[in-house]
Amino acid sequence: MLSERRLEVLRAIVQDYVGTEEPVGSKALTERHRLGVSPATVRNDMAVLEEEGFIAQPHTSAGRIPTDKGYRLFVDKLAAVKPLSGPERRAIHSFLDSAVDLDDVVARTVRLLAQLTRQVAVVQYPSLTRSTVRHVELLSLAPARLMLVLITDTGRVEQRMIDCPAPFGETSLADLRARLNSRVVGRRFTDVPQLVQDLPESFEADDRGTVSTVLSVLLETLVEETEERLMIGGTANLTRFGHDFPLTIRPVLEALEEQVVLLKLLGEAKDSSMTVRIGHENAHEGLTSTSVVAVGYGSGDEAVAKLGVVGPTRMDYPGTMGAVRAVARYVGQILAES
Amino acid sequence: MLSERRLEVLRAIVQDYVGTEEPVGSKALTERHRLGVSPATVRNDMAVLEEEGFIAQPHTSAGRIPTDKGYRLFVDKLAAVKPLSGPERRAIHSFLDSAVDLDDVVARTVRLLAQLTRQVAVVQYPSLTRSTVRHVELLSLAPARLMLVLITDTGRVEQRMIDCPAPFGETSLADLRARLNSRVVGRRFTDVPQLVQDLPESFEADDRGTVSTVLSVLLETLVEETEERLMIGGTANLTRFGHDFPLTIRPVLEALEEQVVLLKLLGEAKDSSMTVRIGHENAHEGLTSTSVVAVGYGSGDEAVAKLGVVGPTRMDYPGTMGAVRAVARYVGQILAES
DNA sequence: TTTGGCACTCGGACCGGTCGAGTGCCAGGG
DNA sequence: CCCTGGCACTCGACCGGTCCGAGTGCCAAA
Repeated sequence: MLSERRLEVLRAIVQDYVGTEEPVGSKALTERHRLGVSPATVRNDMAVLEEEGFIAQPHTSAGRIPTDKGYRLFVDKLAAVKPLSGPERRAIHSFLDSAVDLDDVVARTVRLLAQLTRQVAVVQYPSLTRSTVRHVELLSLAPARLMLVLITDTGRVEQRMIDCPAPFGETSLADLRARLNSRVVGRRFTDVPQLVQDLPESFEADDRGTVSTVLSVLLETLVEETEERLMIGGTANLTRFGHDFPLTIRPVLEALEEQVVLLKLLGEAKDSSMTVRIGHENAHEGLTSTSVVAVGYGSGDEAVAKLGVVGPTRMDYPGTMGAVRAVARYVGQILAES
Repeated sequence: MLSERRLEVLRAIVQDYVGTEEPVGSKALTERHRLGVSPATVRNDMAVLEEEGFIAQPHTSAGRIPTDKGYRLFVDKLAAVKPLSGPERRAIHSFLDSAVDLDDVVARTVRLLAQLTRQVAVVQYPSLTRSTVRHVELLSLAPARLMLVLITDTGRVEQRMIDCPAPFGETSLADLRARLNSRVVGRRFTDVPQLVQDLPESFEADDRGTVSTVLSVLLETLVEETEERLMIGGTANLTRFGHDFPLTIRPVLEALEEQVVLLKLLGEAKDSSMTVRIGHENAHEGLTSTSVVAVGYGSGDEAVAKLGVVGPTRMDYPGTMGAVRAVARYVGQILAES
């Protein structure tokens, strides 16, 4: 459709605009890039690009800036994901290697992403629904009070208090604990409900009520905690975008406080393949001049959660995508090892 | 020192400036407040107040704005903490009452504070050092791998993986678990080290290594996790302060990401009494035009953690202090009940 | 001690002119 | 047919000057 050279012009416009934050004109373009043609030619190409909706001018007789559609084309066809430099890789490794537990991994990942991309980083905790059970523990805190502790293969721990309908003996407790674990350890959370549904029947009448209660709390935990947790960081990077400031930053900060919104943003990403949402594609008012770069990560082949960055549509896509991908991969490795 | 009327003038200046965000002049003052004197008199008073360092003018022939010292005087002598309105109180109660666990309480508290004060809210999780032990649990995940779970009276749960030097039998494990709990349950975290130091001796030689390891992890957890956790919210409120924007907001966002800095800010507050740090009193560059209002809260008489808000020195101190105090009290009640 | 008057200052808004980057269009040349 | 150089035009940014008004400090009088 568009000639090779016109694509080249678009690429040049995107690169220059991302670098300078100023509308870029035909003359400046020919000076900074070896396009091999004169400004006049570039002007014609620009006119075509504008006609097609890839670029626009803020006001008459100013340079052009890419539209969302322009960025989209750039990301899809023109941009190669930029691999990180050696030192950057090493920094990732050494920084993440010293994490001590899951919280720490997530916290470090957020900081890392924010620093590498100089943007706002968002990391989702490994999701329960795609995890498997490592261990279920029942503690007796009081005669009729138990605590349920659930440990996932990704190291996440959830706990719940349980008030029992009747006192529950230590032997019954040990029995339940053992049977529960033998059935669910190593299984996926989604499979747990059917695996345990007949458990109460195998207990004596006195204990059935309590066993049922425990199981219902367990299942409730699985469902409730599917509502995923997030960690964000690097919000100070929002201030790097000058002029039209409060207008831009405000809705972004608000969106960042709404977990629901964030989860939706990340969630739209297809499993494990990198997703880039540009400007209006986000379909959340306030984020219309914002792009989201997200990717799934996981301890095995399958993605257990997502991470990504949020930044202005005018961002360094190749670099950002490279950083996001690299971090996601290494976090996956870390999780697999632990 | 300062006459009654001059104090009144200062109060009027602070109130007007907080409301309008604009330097306030003598004429406007006499119009808005019934001071009973003419602008000229007010001018004289202002000259004195400026001489004493309570107010300043941004440029010659502009109105006056309060200095940090002026705000300090206002807070100490002139401002009455403004109690919340009935509906506000009810809102607090109903919003916090529906919290389901500690995380939820903290999360809701942050949102509440941010909404009430329209500023950035910071809530510290109940501190471990002032908590007591509700339960210690040891789980055997693998022959030589244990998990330590620590439950506090405030409902906080910490867990740690332990790699044992040698396999540890179930009976030994049960034994250790029982002895550990009998010694530390109900005791303060700070007392735990001496309560358990002689435990290894009472075990057989084979197990002593493991017991020591477990204890060292336990103690480590107590120390490490004394490094307290925080939750913040309402950062979008930072955008409410117009003009000199990026310069102001940037360092604040940066500081908010540094837990250490925040903890220091809250930490400076004396136990349970409300503390207000104004501008330069914060002694952290970047927060010099920022004030911190903090107060301790706790389930009993004693404060187990702090909460507060961070905002511009130009803030509504009476209202903010009222909201902070009210929220802290009610959170304390909630914790005491649970 | 308060008050009204007065001269002075200074920042902000407004206005008009200039400058330059950038555009669109067109005619000529490979 | 496409590229190129030229040309007229547009429009925002910048600069300097003027005006206005809010606010001040000082002073003499009540």
